[in-house]
Order: sequence, then structure tokens, then C-alpha cells
Amino acid sequence: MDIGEIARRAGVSRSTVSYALTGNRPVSEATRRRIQTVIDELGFRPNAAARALKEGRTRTLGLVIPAAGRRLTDMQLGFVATVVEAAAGADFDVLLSPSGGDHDRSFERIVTGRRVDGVILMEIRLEDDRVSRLRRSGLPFVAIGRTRDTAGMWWVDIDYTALVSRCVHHLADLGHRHIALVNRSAELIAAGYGPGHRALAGFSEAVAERGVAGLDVCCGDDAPAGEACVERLRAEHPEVTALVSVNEAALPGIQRGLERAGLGIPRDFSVAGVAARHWAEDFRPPLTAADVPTHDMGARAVELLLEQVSTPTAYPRHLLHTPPISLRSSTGPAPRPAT
Amino acid sequence: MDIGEIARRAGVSRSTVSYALTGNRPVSEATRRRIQTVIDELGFRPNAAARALKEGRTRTLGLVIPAAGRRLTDMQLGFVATVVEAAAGADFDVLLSPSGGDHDRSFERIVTGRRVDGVILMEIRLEDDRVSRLRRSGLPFVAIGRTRDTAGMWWVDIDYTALVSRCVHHLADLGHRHIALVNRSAELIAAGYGPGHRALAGFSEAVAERGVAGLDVCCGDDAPAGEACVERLRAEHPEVTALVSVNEAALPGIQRGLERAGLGIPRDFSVAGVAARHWAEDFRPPLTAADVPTHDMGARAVELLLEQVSTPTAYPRHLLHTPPISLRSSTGPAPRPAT
DNA sequence: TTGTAGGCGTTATCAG
DNA sequence: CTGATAACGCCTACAA
Repeated sequence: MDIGEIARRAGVSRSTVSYALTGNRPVSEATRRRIQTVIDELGFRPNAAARALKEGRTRTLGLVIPAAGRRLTDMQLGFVATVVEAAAGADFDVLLSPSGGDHDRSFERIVTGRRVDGVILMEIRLEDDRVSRLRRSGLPFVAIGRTRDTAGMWWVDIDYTALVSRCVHHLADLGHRHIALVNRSAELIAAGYGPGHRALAGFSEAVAERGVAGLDVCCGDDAPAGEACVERLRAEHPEVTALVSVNEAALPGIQRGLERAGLGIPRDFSVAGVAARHWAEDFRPPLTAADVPTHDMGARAVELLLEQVSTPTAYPRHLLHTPPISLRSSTGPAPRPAT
Repeated sequence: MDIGEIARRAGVSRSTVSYALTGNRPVSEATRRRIQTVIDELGFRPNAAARALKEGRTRTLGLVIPAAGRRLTDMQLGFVATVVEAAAGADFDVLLSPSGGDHDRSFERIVTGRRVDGVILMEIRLEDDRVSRLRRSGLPFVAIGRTRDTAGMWWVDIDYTALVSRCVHHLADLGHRHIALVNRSAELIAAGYGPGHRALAGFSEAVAERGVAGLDVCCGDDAPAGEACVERLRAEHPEVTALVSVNEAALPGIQRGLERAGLGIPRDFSVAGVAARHWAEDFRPPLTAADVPTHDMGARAVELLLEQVSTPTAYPRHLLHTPPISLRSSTGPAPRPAT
């Protein structure tokens, strides 16, 4: 069934049906209604491929997610969900591309095959092949995260440097003199994952500024890793009395580790961090943390992308979120040394 | 840049380029190589829309996920990830469609607009509009889960009835006489969500069979709900000494609730359930549970769908998983009544 | 207000 | 072994 079928049944020409469909030309109320009736009757919808071919646009966005295999973190999932939702709100569909390392079949198919009007990129590294690839292709794209060199690039990101720095200052204000940073996994850091590096930068800087001792450790993205991490920390650096976590998935493990070590939060040990709200609220006691606005970020990324799609010459824009740190109850004065 | 450009540069006709690309007709090695060179040089890939229009297929699968807004559960996320991965393995892209109850613009777009060659449906209800819609459309589809009437339908599911029943038997064998079922949310049950109903069916049946007292409660898909659920359970039914959970996201809360109530697991209280492996292993102590093979199920769903796409006349197939219950350490003999 | 015709980039059927 | 050419279904000048 195609537009011709509708035209025949409605007794009009194909173009009239098309115009009735798109509204790109006035159609008399009478014929419009006749056409609509036939369409409803047959449940017709224009073929997306034909339309895309003719119009040169697909009304589809590509969403590049971290390569399959690794489980997505909650935060990443949050982005996926809100991107899809925001796109749907603009009547755009979302094509998923799991693309990890370098040249991925799916990525190439989507980009070079012109399957989408624009791309949203997740889990950006400081140097990222996909970004350069996309830059070359001329396909509009928005990064959730950013590369080292952001020239001419559209992106949405969280200011991990500032956020971690603030956490350190907060803890230092409370009298803590030995503070640890629980970062993301060693592999991610080694791969040049931006937030990991920026968190570390903010940490080092703040720690130096306050003249306190800073210790940074990598930690896998799950509870067991978090627990192991705390155990090691206690064993090797018992002087540490507070930690800042940018690894939300490790939080339950961190909590368990502290518990098992017999440390009360925040009486004996303070914890602060950056995490999606529900992680922070699930922590016991509720975590003093910068709540990552995944929802907003995903929606903004789509917004920027659609803007770029409709105005390819637009000047690059970006959004750097620095959500406030919500003071909950996981941080307190440093315990008196047990002299 | 199109196929004509390549043809010109390679000094051949457009059809030859096409044949070199698809392999649908022998092309002399010499010209094939010449064409390939030009293609590599220019980084050409055939336009997906044109190809879809001509071939009548899109090499894309639709994945219908629960409506945005609600956070996806870990299990659902697992399906998404493995479906995408499996599809990518077969050089298929995946188009996401968030379609909850009714307002399915995106769903309609994808189905009627012929944007995909087939659809995978998640979170199936016993009566499901999307299933009937898809049945009518003639578009191949596979459900992860199943409706009440599965006639002529392709699906992959977990046998919640059997699994929950086994858990109950296991607990009854251990001497528990008062067992609770922690089900999914009341809304989901009310909406006719299959697993919820089938879990309940298996529970009621097994409980009756063993002559033990059964109590079923609904519980939201998150930790706080799990904790609240346990609290209520303790307050209103202190005689209960064991529970079966089919709500993995509530598990951390269940654990916390039991802890706060001062109950040791499994000394004072036993817990069994159905959950993805990592949830079970994160439980303290590790949870005796049927490990839901999300990975396998997603991959199988894609397999079935591709089979159906390539052989539309194939006889409907389905897969009912009944993973074994892994005995870990969260279940033990019923405590002696405190007489 | 409506109809006619051409073309978007491919593939596949004819010829050669 | 290779070229011309006609569709695929839609949109949109151009004509009426």
C-alpha cells in the first residue's frame, strides 16, 4: 500500500495526498477529509525510507553507547532513557550503536550510511576517535562529555573538576586532613576517560590548595569493587578519615566496607561524592553529594542536536553543569585522633 | 557522493559498482579491486534509505521498551544491551521505541512506517495491545515475555511459575511454615504484567500443595520500597520466617530491612528469589536464587526474530527458560519458634 | 484548488 | 563480464 493507493481510492492525485499529509500546500477541507478517511480506513503511513530518500533526512538520531559487554552504569542508562524520551517528544526515533574502541561496523554504518540526521555520543575520552570521525563526516553531533580539545564541538558535560574540588573543600572545612578519592576503574582512566581525569585534577588541585593529604584510588564500577577498595584503603591508609566518590556504582560496596570495618558514618568516617540522586538517597546515611542531573543532560543534548540539525551553520554551543552539592548526612567533623 | 560518483571514478557503470558492493553478480577481480580502491579512498557507503526503499527491508530491528519516565530495571537494561549486541553481530541496527500504555506515536511510526524489519517487545502484559497491533500488521515480532494467549506467537520467557514454586518447596523443605512472596509493584500487577501474575500463581499453588501459610505483597522496583515492604511484613506478620522475591531491585532494601529488624540471614530469616546473577551475588549473604539469563534471552530473541524475518512462513517458535536455582547461603532451616 | 512529471540513490532486469 | 534503464514510494517544482 502506498500513496498512490490512497490517491486512487480518494479520487485525487498522488501529490494531493502528499500535500494533505505534509500540509505543505493548502488542500480543500472536503478533499482533505476524504483523504483522511481513506488513510484511517487503511491505516496508512508514508514509507519512512522513501521519505528519507527524498528529503535527505531520516528523522532519526543515533545514540552511540559504550560497547556491549560491559554493563552500562546507571548513569549511562539514565542518559539513554532521557535521550530516547526527548527524541520521541520531537518525533525523532533513536538508533542505538554500541561502539567501543575504534572503528566499529555499527558506528560506520550509521554515520557513513547516513542513517541518522545527527549523533549523540556517550562516554567520551579525552582523545576520541569517534569524535574526529564525526568531525570529518560533517554529521551533526553532540557529546555527553567532552574531549580535551573542544574546538568547534557541541557538548553537554558535568564539571567534575569543580564538583570534586568542592567536596574536598567541604571535607577540609570539617577538619579532615587525609582524604581519598574513589575514582572510576583503572581501565577507564587508562583509556583517557574524561570524567576520571578531570575528577583527579580537581582533587589534586583542591588537596594541594588546602594542604591536606590526598590519596586517589581507582575502583571498578560495582559494589564488590567498592567494598574491596575500602578494605584496601583501611589496611594501607588507616589515617584517611574521609573519601570523595565519583563512582556511584561502587557506593553500596563502600558503605558495606565501612560498616564491616566498624566505622560509623559520619562519626568515624565521612563520605561525599558525585552521583545520581537515587544513589545518594539510597546510601545510609543519605550521601552528601552533587546530584548528577542525567535527565536534564540527556534532554539538553537532544535539544542541542536538533538545533544543530535544523541550523547546520549555527555556532557551536555547550553546557557545563555544576549542580550544587546537596548536604545530606554522610559528612561530619573529622574524628579526634585516637592519640 | 553516491554510487554514480564511484562508478565514474572507477570508469564503470553504476550497476557494476552495485554488484561489486552486494556480490549479487560476479565481477571481474580487476574491476572489483579498482572499485574497492575508489570506495576506500572516498569512504563511501551506500545510502541506507535508498537501499531500504529498493530492497523493501531496512536491516533494522525495533526494540520496544517500557515507556520512558519509569526507570528501567536492571533486568530490562540487560535485555536492551544484549539485544543490541546480538543485532549488531548480525549487522542489524536497533531502533528504540519507548512505548508504554497508549500514546504510542513512536510505536506507530516504527510499525506502520515500515522502519524496521521486525520488532522485539519487552514487558509484555497478559493482554497486550501492542501484540495485537503487531499481529494485525503482519510485521515479524518476538516477545520477551508472553501474553495469556500465545497462539501463533514467537516468544522467549522465564518460567516464573515454576521458579517461584521451586523456591517455596525449597523453603518448605527447610521447615518454614509461613512464607511471603515479594512481587513487583501493584501498578504492574494491576496492568496485567505477566511475570507478576505467573509468580503469584506458582506461589499460591506451591503454598497450597505444601500446606504452608502464604502471604503475597506487592513492592515497588527500588530499595526503599523493599525496605518498607519488610518493615510492614514484620509489623503485620511476625510469624513469617522466609520470603521469595521476584523483585530484584527491591533486594538491597529487603536486606536492609531485615538487618534493621535485627534478623540474621539465614539464621532468623531465609530469603530466596529470582534475580539476575549480580543482584544475587551482591546480597549478603549471597542469595539462593534462580539466575535470570538475560544475556541468553536477549540473544535468543534476536535469533528468533531474524529467523522469522528471513523465513516469514516459519512455524512459530518459543523458548521457556527454567534456570536452576543456585543454592547460595541465604536460606536455612526455619528458626525454632520462640515458644 | 488540483494535477503532471521528475528525481532522491539503489538494485535488478534486461540487453549486449 | 558489463551497461543502460526501470522501478522502489515519496515530495515538490511547475502547470493548469
